[in-house]
Amino acid sequence: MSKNLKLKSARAAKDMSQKNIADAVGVTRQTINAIENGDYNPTINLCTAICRVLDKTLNDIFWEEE
Amino acid sequence: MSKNLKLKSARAAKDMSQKNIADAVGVTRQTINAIENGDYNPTINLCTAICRVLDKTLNDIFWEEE
DNA sequence: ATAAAATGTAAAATATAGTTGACATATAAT
DNA sequence: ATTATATGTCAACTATATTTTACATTTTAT
Repeated sequence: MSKNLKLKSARAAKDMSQKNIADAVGVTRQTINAIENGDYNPTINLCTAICRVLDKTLNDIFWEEE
Repeated sequence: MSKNLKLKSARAAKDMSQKNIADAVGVTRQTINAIENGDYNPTINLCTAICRVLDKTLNDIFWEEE
């Protein structure tokens, strides 16, 4: 998997740290870090929670065209 | 979790059975059935694969407004 | 220059996504 | 009526998402 820069930049736009997001959605900082670095494959519920915190949709953060 | 009727209807629109989708994305029929019935929380990679088979996006099938 | 906060990463443990096999019911076709 | 296909569900298993603890490096603030 490749890095999720959309997540990283949406997070920056809200001026939140990985830990801020992690706390807001109820996972650990390492989980957010791993998602940003493309180290794994989160569940849809977690993706949705992250999107809600960032005022984004699934397509905004987790969809790649084609 | 609640039923995923968007998935069910997108599948119907393509005239595919649960098993057809399962084979196309490389999981078992039970997994697709469980997702449609809201029995669990699939990974984003699986959701993405399902969307591609159905010519839909994540927002179409897995996003609920607000 | 130093301290504090943020990030990258790793190993061992736990929770849960996804498999396998099986059976039962419902529809659709012959 | 009977056969075949599609769906719902369950229990036991395996694979992997996520946690916990820990340490190292980078970035930001003082």
